[in-house]
Order: sequence, then C-alpha cells, then structure tokens
Amino acid sequence: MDNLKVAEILEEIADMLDIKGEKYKPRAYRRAALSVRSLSEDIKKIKERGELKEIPGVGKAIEGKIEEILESGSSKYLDDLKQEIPVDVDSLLSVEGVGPKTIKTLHEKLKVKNIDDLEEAAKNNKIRDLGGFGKKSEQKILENIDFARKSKGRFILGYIEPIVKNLKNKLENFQYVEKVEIAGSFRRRKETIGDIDILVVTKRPTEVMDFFTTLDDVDGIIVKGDSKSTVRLKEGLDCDIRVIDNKSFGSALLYFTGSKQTNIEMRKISIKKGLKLSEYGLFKGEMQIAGETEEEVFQKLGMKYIEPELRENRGEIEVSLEGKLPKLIGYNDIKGDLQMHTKWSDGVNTVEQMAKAGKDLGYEYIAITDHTGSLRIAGGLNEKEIKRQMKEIDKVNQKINGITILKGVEVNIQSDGKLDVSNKLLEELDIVVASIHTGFRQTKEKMTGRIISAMENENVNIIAHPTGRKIKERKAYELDFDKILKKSKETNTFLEINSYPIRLDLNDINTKRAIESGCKLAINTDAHSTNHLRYMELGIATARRGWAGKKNMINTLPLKKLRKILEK
DNA sequence: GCCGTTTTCGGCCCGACTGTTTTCAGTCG
Repeated sequence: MDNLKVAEILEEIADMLDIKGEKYKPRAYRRAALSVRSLSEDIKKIKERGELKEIPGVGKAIEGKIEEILESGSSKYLDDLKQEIPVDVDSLLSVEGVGPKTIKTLHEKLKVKNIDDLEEAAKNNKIRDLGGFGKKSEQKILENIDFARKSKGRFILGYIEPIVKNLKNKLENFQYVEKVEIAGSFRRRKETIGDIDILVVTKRPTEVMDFFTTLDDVDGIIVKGDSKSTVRLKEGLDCDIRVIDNKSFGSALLYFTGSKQTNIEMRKISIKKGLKLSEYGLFKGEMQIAGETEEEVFQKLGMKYIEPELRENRGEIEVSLEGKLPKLIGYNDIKGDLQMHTKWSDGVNTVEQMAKAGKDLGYEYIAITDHTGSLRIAGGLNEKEIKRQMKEIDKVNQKINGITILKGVEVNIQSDGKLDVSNKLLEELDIVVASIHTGFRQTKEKMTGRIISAMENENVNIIAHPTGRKIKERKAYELDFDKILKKSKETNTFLEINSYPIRLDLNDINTKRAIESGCKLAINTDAHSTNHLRYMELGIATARRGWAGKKNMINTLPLKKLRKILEK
C-alpha cells in the first residue's frame, strides 16, 4: 500500500509551499493528503479504476502528482521545491513553536538547515537578536528540540496498521506459509512502533523469503537469509521476518513480542523453577517441555496467560503468578461511539452517513458531537446551527432503524474555563463532550482549573482528550491529574480515551491510574469521517494496555443504562 | 489548487494565544 507514502509527499509539498509564502495551495495539498491518509482502500486500486478525482480534495493537478508518485515513487515538483529551499523542513517543523515563517527567517539570516543548526543557533544566543524573536522564544525552541528528537524514527500505530495487516494478509495467502504472526511492539499495541517483527512457519523458507523480499511494499533489502531477512519498507520503517519451527512458535512469539523487560522477568522465573526459557522453547535440561504455544509456556511456569497489551513489566508478572489478572475489555465490547464530527463542522460526512456506518459496525448508538462557536477554524456551530442540527438528527433517527443517534456537541473550554455554549442549550442535548483546544500554555493550576470548572457544569458528561498531548507533536499540558480524577468521580464526569491515532489520550498509564481511582471512562474515536470509525480498535487497545475492563467503560453499556448514567 | 442548492471564477471556516510588540506577527487548531 502506497497510501501513506503519497500522503506524506503531499504533506511535504504543502510544507514547502508554506515556507514559500503560498496562501491557498498548501491548504489544498494538505486537504488531499488528509483524505488519502484516511482511505481504507489501497490507492493504487482507486487509480486503476480511474477514480482518483473522487477523493475529496483531489483535482486535476494533484491527481497527476499522485499518479507520478505511484509510478515513480517520487514527485518532481517536490524535488524542485527541495532544491529551491534546501532545508530539512519536516524535522524543523516537528519542533513545536517553529513554523514556516520562522524556518524561512532562520534559513535566510542564520543558514539554519536542520535541527542541529537550530540547536547551535539557539545555544549561541543568535536567535534572540533577530527581529521578532526574544529570549523566551529562544528558550522555548531549545526545550522543544529535545522532545522533537526523541519522537523521531518511530511510527504511529494507527497509521501503519493497514500496511502491516496488508503484509500479513499477503503472507497468509502465500502457498508455502503455514502460520504467520506479527510480534513486537505492534502486537503489544504500543502507540508508536520502531520496526515490525513477523514470524512465519514454513517448510520452504527460501521461497517465502524470495516472495517477501520482492513484494512491492519493499523499498530495499538490508539482509536476506533463509532464517531471517530484514527489509526497509517504502514507508521508511524496517521489517524483520523470521522463519520459526512450529514446535518453537509460541516461545518465539513470546520472545519477539517482548517487552524486553518482561522477557527478562520471565526468564528469571524459569531459572527459579530449574528451567530455561528462550525463543526456542521452555527446557528442562535438554528436553523441551513447552513452546508450541504461548499458553503452554505460561502454564508450565505456573502463570496465568498475559495478554500482549499488558506485557510491559508494569506489575503484570506478579499478578499473573498470583492468578489475579484483570479481565480486559474485549475488542467487540463497545456498544456505541460517543464522539464524532460531521459536515456541520469539520467532518466530511453527513449525520446520516455516520449513523449508517455506526450501524454497520454493530453499534447500538452513536453521538454526534460537532465543534462549537469559538472554534471557528473547525467550523464551530453557533446556537442556531446546533438547534438546526438537532432537528436533522430527529429526522435521521426516524429514518434509520437499528441505531440511535444521540444529540451532542464538543463544546470548547475557553481560556477562562467557561464554555462557549449556553447552559440552556446544553441542557437540551443528550450528551455534552467538553475539551480544550486553545491556550495550552497556561500554568498547571489554570489548566487544571479550567477542566475542573467544566466538570462542575452539570451538563458536561465527558472531558475529551483530557491531556491534550499529540504523539510526536506535542507534550501533554501540565495537569494536577489526581485532582481531576477526584472531581471526575465526584461529579460523574467521564474522562475519554480518544482513539484518534495521534491522540490516544488518555494514554495507557493515565487510563490505569484513572480506573485504579474508580473513575469510569469512555472510548471514542473523534471520527471526522466514516473511515475514522475504525480507530475505535486503537482506543480499546489503549484501554487494555491500561488494564481496563468492560465494566470501567460507559459506552459498553446498553443505551438505556447509558442514558441513566449521563443524567449526572 | 480545489470547488460550486448563493459561483466554472473568485473565493477559500478565522479566532485564541503568546511573545514580541506600542498595534502586530507567527503559530496552532
């Protein structure tokens, strides 16, 4: 699948055009990139059908560029732009607070081309002397460089998910492959992935390796052998494939799934029992006593089976030995999605389309929660528009059977903690989701205060993406999380696990904290198109990584019970 | 560069926030 590659090139073009000071072209490229990224189908197939222009935001010019990328792997237009402005735009933009104008100035005045140059300029206090910059901006750049560097080289789980599944599918369908499993952090459902580990069972390793290393997803071969090969995929991440004996498949899966620390702990337990655990199996002396399945290994070690999402050495080993692991929420336990957007604000589909898509997923209910007033960029609805939308929802509810559409909003918590919709109107809605979209740089006390005051509003049911972090983009804002948890319980205001690939907010660790303090949560997708509804799986994975069960969530409840719990 | 139940050409969701400013520019969403 080349979807991601196409999207990334289009985005890079947008960045370059931004720096050149173009006004509307970047927006056009970015819109097209966004559409391509959220496609669930291989873009090549769309091209073969001649339907590229059906993709929202793709017109004649961008269609041509997509075709060029699919045929040649690159875009001459982008290459020319890069020659014109020889700057590592992607990495510089990843530093928060640095945008196109700053890059342009720093390049022209200080010859800054990459993060290293930027760091040097900041450390030598050269930036503060430029017009429009001061001590504070220089300091902030330095602080944010560190964060940008750390998140480099890892890939967002939700974005590479379709690619990995597609790879697995191709292998499964290859005649000589008997078994195939993806291991590594992908299997643990970590929010970012460094590389992909694939295990296969086959009697014909040479043929399998030949097949795998010549797939069109492969950009280049790093090593190739009969038992292990490594390739670089077109998306830029490395992928290992290993041929495993069936009798060792379970122990190999255990070993290559990790985490490293979990493996070390389990080997210690084996030693204590006079056994030896390796990727080849569990051994008593020379004799293999387990290894074909993971379950068998756990059992022989006197442990309860630990789900991959829990294997982070965060106490799961001890609990497993005691036989007291929690029953995790299942991937089919969600009864409805409580945050999504439509054409009314910044989504791309209609209320009816979202409802039908929700119904196709087997949901009992969904909530439509478009942005409100003050968030103009996202097409925030004013009170008149909200009322009109409520009428539309009534109509769609009458038209479609088998799913209930709840009327909601994602109301904006402003910098003073007030909401930008009147209480009178909020009262009329079935559900109110509140969240922060502006003013992230206030003090910990102020940020906490804003969320607390939203929670104290008796109409607010859910705090969406509570910490505001964006993976690889932005740290969470400072919060007194204990205070928030306490208030959540006290006011029956539920925290969200936002399933959007770059959000996953609450994250696994905060989820665990929340449920340990007895808070209930909601897992929502924040979908901006019907395609995004599939992200629910990522939110559930995050919940599982946070040790959460079905009972810890509100949207595992049937509609009647949900309505009751939303009464506050 | 895209797009059209106010347009096939002329618009293109723009407000909050911060840090640098004496009235605004840049970034972010």
